[in-house]
Amino acid sequence: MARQGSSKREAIVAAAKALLWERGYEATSPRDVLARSGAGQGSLYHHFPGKREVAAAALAEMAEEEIAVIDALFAPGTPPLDRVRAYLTRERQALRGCRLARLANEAAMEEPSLREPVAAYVGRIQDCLRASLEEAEAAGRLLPGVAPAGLAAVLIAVVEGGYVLARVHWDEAAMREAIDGAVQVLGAVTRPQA
Amino acid sequence: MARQGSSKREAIVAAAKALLWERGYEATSPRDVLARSGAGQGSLYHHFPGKREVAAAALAEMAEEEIAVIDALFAPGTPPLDRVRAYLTRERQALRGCRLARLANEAAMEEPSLREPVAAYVGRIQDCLRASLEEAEAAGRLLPGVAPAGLAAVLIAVVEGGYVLARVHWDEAAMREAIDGAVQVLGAVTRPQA
DNA sequence: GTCTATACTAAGATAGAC
DNA sequence: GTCTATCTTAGTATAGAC
Repeated sequence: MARQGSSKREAIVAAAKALLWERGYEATSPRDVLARSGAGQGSLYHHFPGKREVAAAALAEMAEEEIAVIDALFAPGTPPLDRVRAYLTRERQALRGCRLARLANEAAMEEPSLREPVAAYVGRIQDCLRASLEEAEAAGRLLPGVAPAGLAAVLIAVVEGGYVLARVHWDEAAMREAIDGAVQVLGAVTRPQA
Repeated sequence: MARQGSSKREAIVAAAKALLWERGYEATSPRDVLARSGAGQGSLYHHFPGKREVAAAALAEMAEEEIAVIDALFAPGTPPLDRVRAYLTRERQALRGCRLARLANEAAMEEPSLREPVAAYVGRIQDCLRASLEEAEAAGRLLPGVAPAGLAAVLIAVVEGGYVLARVHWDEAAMREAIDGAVQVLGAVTRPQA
């Protein structure tokens, strides 16, 4: 019910948001959340049935925040291919992993309440990419044989895969190389404004 | 030392290999490994100092196996761009995640003995892709402005990112779309054999 | 709504017999 | 080399006072 009030509920969710990004779901315990939030045992189990629901609330907030950032990035006003490039090259903390999709490989993804915010976030990015690329295609800027939907799928995959590369090589440059390559490929499959 | 003998050691490592793919590192306990392997407590701690070293041994074997598959895929004999396409379109169990890189977002990746097999695997793929693309470039098959190294980084990122997309959407098709897009993009930035 | 105290199970590792 | 028994701490949740 109440989305406001209860300072401890907010503190708990805020702590969960931080810990889910830092450590993921499995590796975050209710004790960790309580310690970081300054709340006592009772507060958590008063506001939530258990750990899963705390995480679901935290992920929902994170998705909402990040989707707002995406929507701002893709707002009309700049040319469509510039929006795509702006998304690709936005600043990222590669070694921390994607704030939401870092949970992709946890068993928690089989739980819809946890998976859905993550899916909504990456799905929204892919939708925005596709819409921009369709706009570019309509303006005759895409090489024939390059479908906007396929290219959008490639680009979101490159970004999420770039995080993976950075983590396994423990080197931000591994992600940069993939992103730079994607920008080059994007340039190769588009043509300058007529 | 001994790489042979001790049936229980092998059973323990085999069980760890299966569990690491299924559940990841954090979510796999020594008890799970013992239960699946049929070994007792003492066997594990006789052969290994602890959980981390079991996982390191398992990951080393997994990397060795998977690198052998990659090397076979990229063996000379077929034209370079066919090798690249064969890698992209090889059969995968998208929802299970990458056998090695599924660990990318675990805290365990800060441990070199666990990270290195994973990095060696994805690094080898990227090297094979780059070598094939350089060969294609030398044959004049790459569009100008497309660097082999950048394209190789894009393609490994698409595959690893494709696994992420499949998991978060809980849908194999999400990965297929990214892979199909990559094949199309590859077609668009190359030209038919002269 | 919030707290402390408590309970129960699992994680990870050790001890010591065979 | 392998086993069972044991130990210690953390994960997750409940009870009940304030």
